[in-house]
Formats: sequence, structure tokens, C-alpha cells
Amino acid sequence: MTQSNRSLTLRDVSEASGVSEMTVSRVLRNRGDVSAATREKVLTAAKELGYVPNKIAGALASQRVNLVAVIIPSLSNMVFPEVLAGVSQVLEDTELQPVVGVTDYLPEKEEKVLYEMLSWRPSGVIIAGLEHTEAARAMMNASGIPVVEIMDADGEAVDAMVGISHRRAGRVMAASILEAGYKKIAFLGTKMPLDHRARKRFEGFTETLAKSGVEVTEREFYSGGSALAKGREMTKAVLDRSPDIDFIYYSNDMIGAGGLLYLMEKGIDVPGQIGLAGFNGVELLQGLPRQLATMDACRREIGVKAAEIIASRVQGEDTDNSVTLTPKISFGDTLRRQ
Amino acid sequence: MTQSNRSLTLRDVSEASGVSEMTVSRVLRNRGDVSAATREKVLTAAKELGYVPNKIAGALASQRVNLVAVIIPSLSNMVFPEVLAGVSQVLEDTELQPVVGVTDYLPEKEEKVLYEMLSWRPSGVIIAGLEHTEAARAMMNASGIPVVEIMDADGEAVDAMVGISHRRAGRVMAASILEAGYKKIAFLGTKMPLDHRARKRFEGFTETLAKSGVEVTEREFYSGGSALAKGREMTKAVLDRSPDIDFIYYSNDMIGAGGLLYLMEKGIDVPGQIGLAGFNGVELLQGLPRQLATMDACRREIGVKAAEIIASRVQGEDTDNSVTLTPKISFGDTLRRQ
DNA sequence: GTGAAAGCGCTAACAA
DNA sequence: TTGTTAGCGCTTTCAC
Repeated sequence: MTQSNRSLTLRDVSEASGVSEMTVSRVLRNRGDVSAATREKVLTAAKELGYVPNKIAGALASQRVNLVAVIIPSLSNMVFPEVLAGVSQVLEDTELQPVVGVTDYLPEKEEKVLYEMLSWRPSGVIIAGLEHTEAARAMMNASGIPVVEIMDADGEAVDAMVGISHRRAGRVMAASILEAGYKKIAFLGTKMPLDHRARKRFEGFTETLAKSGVEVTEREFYSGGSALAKGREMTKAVLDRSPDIDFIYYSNDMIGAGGLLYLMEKGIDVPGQIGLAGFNGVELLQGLPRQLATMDACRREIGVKAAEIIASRVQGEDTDNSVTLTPKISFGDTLRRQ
Repeated sequence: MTQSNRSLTLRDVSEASGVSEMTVSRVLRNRGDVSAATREKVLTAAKELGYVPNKIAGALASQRVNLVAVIIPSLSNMVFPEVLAGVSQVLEDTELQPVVGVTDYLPEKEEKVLYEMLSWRPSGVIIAGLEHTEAARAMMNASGIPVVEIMDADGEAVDAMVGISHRRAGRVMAASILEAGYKKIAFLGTKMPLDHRARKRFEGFTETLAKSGVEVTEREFYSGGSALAKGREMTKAVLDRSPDIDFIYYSNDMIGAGGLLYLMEKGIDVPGQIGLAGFNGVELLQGLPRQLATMDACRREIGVKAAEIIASRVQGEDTDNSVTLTPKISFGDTLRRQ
């Protein structure tokens, strides 16, 4: 309980226990053979002193850092924490530890965060998306460690990738909507030119519509604020402008839920008069009066697979370096089926 | 773009630029006077090589690590990410960087995470709650760095603390409920014996009720699953058992929202026949058809204050070491006022 | 304005 | 089973 300025070193434990620094180090790391008696002495001394090893020195000496950099755009929607949960679950069974960095969807910030993290010489990198600055790409290339790009499968990876095709997700949803006979379709999303995955979904979506000669009738984008509230407002705005809309595709489930609540309040027949769909498959929505049609983004699974790749590579094993998962569509109660 | 095994060192940059390692180091850290010409040479060489400094070596040599350990129970509800946002915002203007660890509300895991983080010799610690294992407390004491315990103000801090009194929050809510004339009161919460803050709210709540001779009629606890769905289910269960309940106090806004949606569907008069209140003031809820009564937990502000304390202390300045914030109650549309 | 020497606290490799 | 030696890649300090 004595508060000192300098923190304790191996030497202190060595002196307190009468065992060489090297042997103390061995005990503390469970490395090599140490007699039970010595081990006991060391452990007691370390505990008594309240010794906490200095990983900085350890890492420098051993040239090994058991950290995995996980770089994601945001923590403030449920999607990335769920990826993280998958990553943690897998790494828990290894020596590795995830360290999270957040980019706020800004490429320059991503570059900065990546630089910071690489300067700690982690054992691997898991990073969201396939779009990065030239410099970021170069750093990942030069790092010499395994790099897994996640969440997206439409593009080229620097090293390895695990994700879904958002373009395909957009196409599949468009096909289901057309098949159900909807014709006047609106798209509501976030005002995020840098959310490449939302953009790709939108591209796939319009592409499939176009093949049937259908165009998106209305679009609306928001930024900031409560997604639920924004979904509500935007839905109202769009329907006020174009009352003949018969389907709304939302770029995420949260704004979709807002729209759904709004339409229910208005007494509008969903999915009869208007159909709805979102994206993500967030568990949260399960408490809503009706289930929104959506597509699962396989978030947890992506985290799991990515972490497995890193873990194998760190062991020196070879792995797949490109895993594409296929999201399931769920029709819920807001997308009628023929 | 050449992928090598060994990563680059100062020496490499030194050789490439024909400038001593020491001067290269100075340029890269903007320390001391270096002529513009030399600076230029070094920067060019460093960029060309794709050199990323090794912070491990730097930290060991300088005995300084610009990391702040932030230890929280969970990322999967909106509350902690918002604290984090506050922390990040403040640290962004400093040399310091937050590093997040998650404990899942488990004391042993907290102890482990703390140990891991301290072994990287961070410049400060921000940790949720005032309840920790004996060992954790000892480590924080011995660390010799600023430690700020956050979110709670009911108890003793190891070093500094920033939070609200959850006991008081419970009392205030109870008083408002009694004042509004509600009598048959239920409590629905998480089955989390280790969520001390929820426990303290409940204690404050029952304490104030007791003073007016009122007892909590029904309690129900859940774990896992979608909070919205659970709120719905529990509300139904409780009302089926005790149809004369006239108020439900939820331990968080999410289950409260589930309850609210359920009651609205049932056509029950809220807040006339049954009143509702939650806790947290989550922005998400702003899209609901009616506003749930709640109390703001001052999450972002707590993060801001805590980070400010760390930042000041790292500068060697003195600061308050105990900040108690006062949450505002918002009555919304689910708690009638006289 | 620039460089040389010493050492941060640990671990790899070897010796005893 | 235990100890000794020599760095890991940087920064501090001091000399020039």
C-alpha cells in the first residue's frame, strides 16, 4: 500500500526473493523449469510487493506484442460492438488481446489511428472496410503482420478479408421487393458519402431495379440525431411529398423502425399499402409490435472469422485469405410475399 | 512497398538520410532545434521508407506512455460508448489516447483487465464504478498514476471520482411517483447482482417509498436477449399477475420502451391508468410515439470531466478529486404531474 | 544545430 | 535448475 513514484521492477522482486532476475522472469511467465520452492518464493515476493510486470520492456526485449489492432468507424450503433464481441470471444482463448480504435468514418482519422496502432507493433490488424487512403494501404503492406479487412467483400484486400457483398445485399432486397409487386420505391439513408458499404447496397439496389425499368422515386438522407426519430421524420416527409410511394428501403434498421412506428400510428396498412425494409438484423428490434424486413449483416460471425484468421496466422499457420459470408433475408411483417 | 520481416528502425532512416539517429529522432518528434534542410532530408527519407516509429522502444526510453486506460463493463448498450465519446473528445486535444477495456460486469475480469492495462504503464486510469476487488484497489493505489472512478458517487474513491448518486436518483424518482399519486408500484430490472449502480437506484427507490408506507408490489428481473422484447414480456407478465399495478419503474430506458409499446398496443391509458419511468435518458427513445419518463445519467459529461481530471493531473496540475453531477428528471408523457 | 554514450526493464541465448 | 551476458530501439544527457 506504500505509494511510490518509481514502479517496481524485476530487480526489486529478485532482491526481495533472493532469486536472480532471470529466474523471477521465468516464474512470472511460466517459462522453463523452475523448482517448486523457488517458484513459491518468487510468487510470494511478487505478490507482497504488488509487482506488475512492465510489458513495454518485455515487448521490446522479446519482439512480441500480443495485441491485435481492431479499427472500426464507430461505437455508437450496435453493429460494430457486435463485431467486437465476436473478435473478443475468439481471442479470449489465445494470448492475443484486441485493442480498439475508432475512425468516425473519416479516412484521415483512419490513417492516423492505424499509424498510432502500428507504432505499438501489434501482432495483427482487423480493419473495417476495403477503402483506405494510399498511405494507410502502404502502411498495412509494409507492416509485415496479418491484416484482415472486414464487413465488405466488394473489392480487393491488402492481405485478407472477411465480409458480405453489400452490392449483392442491395440486389437481393430489390429483387424481393419487385417480386412482391411494389413499384414506387423510396430510399432513406444516412448522409454519409464515406459509408462505402451503404453506398454499395444502394448501388446494387438501383441496379436491380433498373433492370426491371424501375427507378427510385424518392431519396432522403439524414445526419446526426436519434435514428428512430429521424426515420419517423423522413418517412413523413417523403410520404407528404409523394403519397403514392408503396415501398421504403432504409439503409439501417433503426431508421426503418422509426418509419414503421410512424406508419402504424397513422393507421397505414403495412405491408399492404406500404412495404418496408431495413438492413442489419439488429436484435433490438425484436420488441417492436411488428418485425421489420431486413438482412442480417453477419456481424458477430465476421468478427469471429477475422479473429480466427489472425490467430492462425500468428501461429504461423496458413489460412483462407478471403471469406465471403451470405446474409439471410428475413421478411418479417413488412414485406409481403406472394 | 517492399514487404520485409524486420520493421524499420531509426537507424534505417539515419542511413538513408545521412543524418545521425539522434537528429532523426528529434525531427520525428519536433523536439529541439533542427535546421530546415536536415529536417527536410529526414522527413523525406522517413516517408519514402514508410517508417513507423516504435513506440515500445520510445516509451521504454522516455518512461512515458501517452495512454489512458478506460475500463468499462460493457459496450453493448448505449451508455458506455457515450462516456467514451466524452473522454475521447477531451483527450483529442492532448497527447493522450484512450484505450478501452471491457469487464462484462465481472470483478475478476475487471481485475485481470486492470492488470493487463497497468502492465503497459499508462498515464492514467478511468474506471467505471466504485466497487472493485481488494487486489484491484491495491493495484490502483500502487500504480502511482491518476485514477478516476466514474458513474457513481455513492462510496469512497481510491483517488478521484466523477459521477452521480444513483441512490439519490432512485429517491427522486420515487418521490415524483408518490407525488403523482401512484400507489401500486412494480420494479423491473436486469438480473445483475453486480450492477451496483442499478442496485443503488433500487435501494434509494424503496427507501423513499418506505417512508410513505409504500412497498414495491411486484419485481421482475431478466437477463440476456433484446431489452425491448424483454421489457414487453416482463410488463405483460407482471400485469397478468397483478392487474392493479399503477406504476412500473424500469431499471433502464430500453426495457421501459418495450413496456410502453406493449401498453400502447393494449390500449391502456398511460400515464392515467399506469405510469412508467426508466433510467438513462437515451437519445434513441426520441423516436417513440410517446416520451418515457426518465433521468439523465450525464454520461457524456462524466466522460468529459474524468478525462479533464486525468489531463490536468498528467500536466502536474491539481484538480478536484470528487465531482458529483446532478441528473435531471424528465417527466415525458408517462408520468403524470399534479 | 548535431552527435556519442549510456541505459530504460525486460528476455533470448548461452553457460554453468 | 539457475545465472550471466548482451541487446531490443529508442530517448536522455552531455559534449561539441
